[in-house]
Amino acid sequence: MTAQKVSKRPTIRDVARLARVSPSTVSQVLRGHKGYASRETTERILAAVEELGYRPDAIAQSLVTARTRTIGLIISSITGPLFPQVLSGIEQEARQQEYSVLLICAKDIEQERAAVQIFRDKRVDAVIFMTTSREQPDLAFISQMASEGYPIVVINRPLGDPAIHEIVWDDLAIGRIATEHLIGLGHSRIAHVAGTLGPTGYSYWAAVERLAGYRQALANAGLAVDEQLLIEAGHSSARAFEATDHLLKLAELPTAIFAVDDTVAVGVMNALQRAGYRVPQEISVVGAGGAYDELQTEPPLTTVYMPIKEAGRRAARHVIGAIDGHKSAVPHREVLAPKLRIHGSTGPPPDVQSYH
Amino acid sequence: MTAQKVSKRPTIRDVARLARVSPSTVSQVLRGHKGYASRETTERILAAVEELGYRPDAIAQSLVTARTRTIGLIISSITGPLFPQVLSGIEQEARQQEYSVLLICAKDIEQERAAVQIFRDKRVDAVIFMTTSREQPDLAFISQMASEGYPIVVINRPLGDPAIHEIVWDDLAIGRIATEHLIGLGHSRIAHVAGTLGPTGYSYWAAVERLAGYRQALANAGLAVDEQLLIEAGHSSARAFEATDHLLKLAELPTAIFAVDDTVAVGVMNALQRAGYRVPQEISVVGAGGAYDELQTEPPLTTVYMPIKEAGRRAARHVIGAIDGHKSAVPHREVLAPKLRIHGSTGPPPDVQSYH
DNA sequence: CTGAAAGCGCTTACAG
DNA sequence: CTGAAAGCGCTTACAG
Repeated sequence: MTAQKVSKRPTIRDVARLARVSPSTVSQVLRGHKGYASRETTERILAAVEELGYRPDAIAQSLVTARTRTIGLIISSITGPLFPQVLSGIEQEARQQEYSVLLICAKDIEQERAAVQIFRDKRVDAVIFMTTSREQPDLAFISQMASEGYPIVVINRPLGDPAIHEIVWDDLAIGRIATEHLIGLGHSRIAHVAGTLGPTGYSYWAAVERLAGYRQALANAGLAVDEQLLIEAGHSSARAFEATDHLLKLAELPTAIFAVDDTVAVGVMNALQRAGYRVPQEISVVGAGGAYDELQTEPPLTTVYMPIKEAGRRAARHVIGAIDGHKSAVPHREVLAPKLRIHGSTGPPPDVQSYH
Repeated sequence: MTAQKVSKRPTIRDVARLARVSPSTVSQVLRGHKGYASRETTERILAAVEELGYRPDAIAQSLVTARTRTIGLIISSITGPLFPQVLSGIEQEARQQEYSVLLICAKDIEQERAAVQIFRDKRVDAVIFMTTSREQPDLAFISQMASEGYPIVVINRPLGDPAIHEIVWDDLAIGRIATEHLIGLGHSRIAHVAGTLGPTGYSYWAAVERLAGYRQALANAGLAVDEQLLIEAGHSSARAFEATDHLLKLAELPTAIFAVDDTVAVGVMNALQRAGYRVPQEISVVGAGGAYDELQTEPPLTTVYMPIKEAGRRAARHVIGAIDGHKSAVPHREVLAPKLRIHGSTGPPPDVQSYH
């Protein structure tokens, strides 16, 4: 009574029978291999394939070829801001090259290990890691995989293993570019609403680097860092909102704020608006990102853009190249350059006139 | 010179040899099957498994069991607002039940077909569709799969095939609840910034339903619909911004706006702010969503929440149940109820006093 | 309780 | 140019 398979899927034997040849010949024709079958045989086989609607069973193929045309992807958070763009890039490139992607979410090292085990069992051809935690200690299992010959790329997590391909954004440059933009506009009291900084426990590499870029830009311009203008806010709009409230209690306000990322920037702008400050007339705001196809703020946010989707595309391209044994696929570190996108949230400081 | 597999992965034969039994016995012990091996044999086998670090090859297993413990997921847009939450729910549930998810993005019917073909070839055990277009004509290939015995669930796309499980949000209720909330606050001039409406070509079911819910609520309250207060804005903040500007040019302004979703609501609020209107003192705004873990607006947005992640979880639960042949897995339509979440963006209309 | 045999659906040397 | 044989690594009746 219940639904069931109407007819079994045809196998290569069915095709062979119908075309009156052996399965080997069918296989060879379909793979386009060696002793090219005669034109006649080929046509008969193709006709049989067509007639039966035959498609090779990928599982059976994998068993013998030891290739699955599948890439494993391990990410730490699906709902995080970077993930959709990265996945989108990976999936797009993979699909184009006739690979598919198997996805597992892993929140910590233990889950990462488990994911890797599943990927090994399912015989993926390569794995891409996009996990942002900075725990370094136990990452040996990644190196281990690489040494076994698995193509691997790690996105946004500096491992430092020369055998593993890394794709990273230049976070130092992001901090520098954002800050230099503000300096260029004439600002000298520039606050930074930072991400989760170390060194205790969980930390984000990017946050530390962007802060360093901020300091570097100030130093280059001969400006001192006022530590009061430095505030940690994690990576949420809500905490950024509070952090900004804090900044606004200072005796001497900043004239510009560099927010560690766009999400944080939204919180900053909301706090400014709530407190009655006009952006950018009284206070400028610059973010960093590229996560959102569309992040609408009023005024539109000036931001340092990172090519996130491109990172995904390159990751897929690299592992596929490695699977296919391309020479170009030797592991190294790819650094993606950020780019300033100026919109309405930044402008000269209110007292810029007095400088002239 | 180049990296290569250090040692071949151990097979069931290696284990058998080491434990001095046959591969069949190893398999039976590992599966926990029938003629339970003697305690002694079992221990010897387990020890051998441990010593060699043996793990069964999932591909080989799949070939004989005709099960891959893999669910195929087809989505139309990775960067769309619903997707991350849905995927997160699916992946979480799947992982818990030891399934993995194979992901393919398909922008149109042709790509969907191709994706389905890949899934068939790779022998996924079930497929989940999360594709939002409303093209109905060619969806027969989905019914076809179902009739072949593939467990299938479709999220957010009313197919109307009783053989296919559907998970949908009650979009009509969303429109009704949002509007009733505003009516309850005393509003009578309520605008609606709608999504992409049909009937020409591409359209979103949800947008149409939410609009219907809006109309229904107004009708129930004995309020006439002022068609001037109805404006289509797609699903982007930017277009919502423009649409709102339009509304603000009306001779008689609305005192409240129901935005078809949260993204649109952001555009609406930005436009109001830009034009100098205070929310909610002068104009109230209500959205709908659940897409964002955190959507920060100032003031915080009142919204009709949809349990998006839950939809993903249920989709996975359903197909896995069906794969395992559970009786509970008969296809039907699951409707997820939305829930009003009141925050700061809605309040009584400015002239509410005059009603008393 | 344990093992030999067959088979899942392919591909790949190797003969002829 | 084509086919028989072996094998990929498992599981599943079936004997014993």
